Amino acid sequence: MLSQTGRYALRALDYLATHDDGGYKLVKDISGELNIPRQYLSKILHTLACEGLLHSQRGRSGGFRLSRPAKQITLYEVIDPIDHLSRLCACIMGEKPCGEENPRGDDDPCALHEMWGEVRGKYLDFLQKTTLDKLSSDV
Amino acid sequence: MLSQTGRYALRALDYLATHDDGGYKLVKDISGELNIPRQYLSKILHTLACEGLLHSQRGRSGGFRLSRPAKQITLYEVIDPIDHLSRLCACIMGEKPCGEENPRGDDDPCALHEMWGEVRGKYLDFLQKTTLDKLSSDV
DNA sequence: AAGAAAAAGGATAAGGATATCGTGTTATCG
DNA sequence: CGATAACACGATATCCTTATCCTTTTTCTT
Repeated sequence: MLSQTGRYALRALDYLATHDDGGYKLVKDISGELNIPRQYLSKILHTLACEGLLHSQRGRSGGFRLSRPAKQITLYEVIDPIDHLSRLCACIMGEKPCGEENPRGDDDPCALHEMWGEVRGKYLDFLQKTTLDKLSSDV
Repeated sequence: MLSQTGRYALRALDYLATHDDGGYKLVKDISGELNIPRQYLSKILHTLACEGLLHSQRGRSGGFRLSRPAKQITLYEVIDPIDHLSRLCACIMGEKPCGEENPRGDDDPCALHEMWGEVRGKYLDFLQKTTLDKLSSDV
């Protein structure tokens, strides 16, 4: 449902959010702290930087930082470039996309369309409504 | 969320359910009808036969059939041997399982534990409460 | 300017999911 | 019995995710 890579991304951005002091954080430090393979995390953060969620800075005193306040970044924005959430739109019975407008490809709605859509919807809704700052907020 | 293999399994068993006449159905026919790779489908059905969901019969006039009425087979039973649903129990924030009794590995519950559990629960619930015969029932 | 520190980025590998192929085994039919 | 038709099953192939390694590029510090 959520890929390993997506999990890494969430944890790293959570780190950036909770340690946000305006400066750049090193991949080395994040990966050490969170126990995520360093070079791999580097690629993940690079991807998110390309998406505009992060700023990266090369050279000494460089690193990564959030490009917006954590409160303005949704989990959806983090996960989508990694997990390609639109693929989730496939019908549970397969083959063709079975979206709201296009159940089973034409007007032959899969019997489980509604229930399945509800489950999927709950997940996507959750990702879209939850912002990064919520990840570490104490209950 | 649901693997391609799991989708194939659901569709094939739906076929068996709707064409149930007490006899055995050929992999060749199912794969042809549903456009699923023949040898691959054969392995999937074999797996489900080992689980006891299907009976298989070798030789002439052999094939596969449901070992129980479709009404008594849940989607969970079909999907679990393929997708290993227990793995879904991992916490959204990663690393350690974050089950009901064991949030974040000890008594430090992940902030999203409840919401995530709700999404996951809805999916598993859906699989457990829905039986095979519902797949093709007309609305 | 030189050296050091950091991300960028290409090449490659490991592993699992998704298949494909060929052969073995079993059952039926003539 | 012998041919044929079906699943069983091990070996192999392909692709994607998940990494790892190494070199290049950029930037800061001295």
